[in-house]
Amino acid sequence: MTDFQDPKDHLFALVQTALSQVAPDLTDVSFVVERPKQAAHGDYACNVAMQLTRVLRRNPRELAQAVVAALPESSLVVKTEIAGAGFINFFLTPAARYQVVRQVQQMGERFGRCEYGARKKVQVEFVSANPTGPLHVGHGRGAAYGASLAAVLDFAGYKVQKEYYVNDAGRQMDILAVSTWLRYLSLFGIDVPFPKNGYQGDYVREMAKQVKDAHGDRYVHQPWTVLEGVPAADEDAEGHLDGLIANAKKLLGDDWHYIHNFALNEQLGDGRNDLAEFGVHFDNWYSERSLFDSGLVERAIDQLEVNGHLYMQDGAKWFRSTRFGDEKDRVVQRENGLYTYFASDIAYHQNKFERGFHKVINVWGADHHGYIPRVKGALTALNFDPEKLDIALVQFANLIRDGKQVSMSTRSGEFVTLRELRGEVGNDAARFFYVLRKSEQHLDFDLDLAKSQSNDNPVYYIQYAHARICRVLEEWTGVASDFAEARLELLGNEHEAAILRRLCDFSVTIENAAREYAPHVVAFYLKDLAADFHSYYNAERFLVDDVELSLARLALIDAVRQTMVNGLRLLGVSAPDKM
RNA sequence: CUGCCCGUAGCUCAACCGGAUAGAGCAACGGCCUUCUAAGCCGUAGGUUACAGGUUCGAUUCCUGUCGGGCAGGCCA
Repeated sequence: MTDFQDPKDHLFALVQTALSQVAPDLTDVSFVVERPKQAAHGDYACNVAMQLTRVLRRNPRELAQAVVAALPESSLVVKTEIAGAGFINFFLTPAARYQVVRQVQQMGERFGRCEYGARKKVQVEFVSANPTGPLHVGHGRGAAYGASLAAVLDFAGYKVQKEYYVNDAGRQMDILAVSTWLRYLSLFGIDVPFPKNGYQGDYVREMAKQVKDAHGDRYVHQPWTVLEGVPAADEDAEGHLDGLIANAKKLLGDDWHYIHNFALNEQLGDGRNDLAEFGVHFDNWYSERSLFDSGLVERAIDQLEVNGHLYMQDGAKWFRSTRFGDEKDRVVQRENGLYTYFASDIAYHQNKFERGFHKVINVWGADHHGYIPRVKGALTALNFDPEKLDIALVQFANLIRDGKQVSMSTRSGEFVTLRELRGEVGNDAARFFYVLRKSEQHLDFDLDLAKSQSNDNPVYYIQYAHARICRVLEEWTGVASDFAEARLELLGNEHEAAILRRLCDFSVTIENAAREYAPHVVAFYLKDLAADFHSYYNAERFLVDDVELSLARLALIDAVRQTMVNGLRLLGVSAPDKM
């Protein structure tokens, strides 16, 4: 069985060998072998001569001559030429060009996998939305990006763990619980004015109704007790809310935990289902509360204390993050003795690092960027290498309806949920739209455009190519095993050459996507591959009288089909047989 | 005020850790279905890569500055 080697890697090795002869003393010359933009410049080009020029101060074309002269013989290379400023252009044999089809045939759904990640453990933490209401379209982008990124990293040879950090310990959860309780009270005609900064959504009323159905009037208390000692809402809105929470805890006792946990589990379960339907799955759900229960928060803060990075001021305990480049120091324990969110986050990241990942990747909304220095600072203070933490910032998705931006706030209840979006445009379009641009680019999600099932939607373009291939193969009377006999040397026209090149670039694309944390390059690759195919489809017929030629072409488009399946799977998009 | 991200065709975006003549889609114009799916293809037109410097053999890419847009800067999460 032939062992396939990527021509690019092969050429790289050839050049390295030649380089060791031309400049034996130079060990760290960086150069690349890559696809030239123009086919006339060969199958691959190498810039090694220009790189050498920098060090040796010699004419690049002369250096290129020397490198070419020192190149070992290769059965894959037909000829080399020196062009432009000193590029070495390689022209491959037909066999070298079409071997990729054999590779696809043998690898099947594993085609495109590479060893770039060397089985190193990485963690991707994403979404991690507060379980205080339905996921909205902003979360959707993080979900689609994180899931695709994780899939790409896995395909590139990493061992990937996908994690969701559950913020189940904070004030936001208390607000949700008290909101649910107030709606519950109103079901009994007990009218406590609902605070503006409570959770307004209908799902809160839903939960209230469920509590009533299950437990009747068990949690009913009179309005004056609910409001006792609570600051007026119009004077101190936050204090008002905190007062309501305090009274709820006092009046309900242990029952408070029931309502709190009920609301938490309802929302968490809802989010989990929503994400699962979206094709987004997690390996681990990590509870913030467990950090407190197990003493990890205390331990992390103690460790910082021992390492001499904390001090007291105004009754609060501060972390001296300015020592690590943060713009100001941060409170980890408040005057009232409660730990801040930052404190549990320190413990969480300490725990992540202790789990032994080569890389820890956090997918965050871009509005959290100011948070990076303090987290990295805390890791440094705990004697970890902050370089192991990568933050992938994802810009928010603006929602556009009727040409106007829709405001999105969970509390206002006016958001469009991820579930609604999926229902309107479908999972495939949603997943694809979300990753179609670089994560750090703003995304205007035009609902009207996405909803209109027009041909503007690029996902159809790719799926259509796949469906067309399936249709052709359906018409064909042979079986897949026949492809092994295909005479691929018959593939010679420019469309076929373009597709062979494209197929060969798939693994490089995966590598780039993994290195840059950029699943969008896979999306663009698939668009290009689909374009190559559609063009071919219109120029040639596959089911022709010449049986040999027909078989070769079918083998080629079957390889395209497989590559599309593999690529679409990374993006969480289906590959339908017919449309 | 300070920090981070962004600025590429009329619009929405690409451009492989710096490479040769910066590419697609939409919109505009002109063609292609008696054939394996026209949700497709072919062609025309569209650019001082915001601006000014710098580094380099070579800059959309790296650095500095200016302008413009977005987002952050809590003992909230």
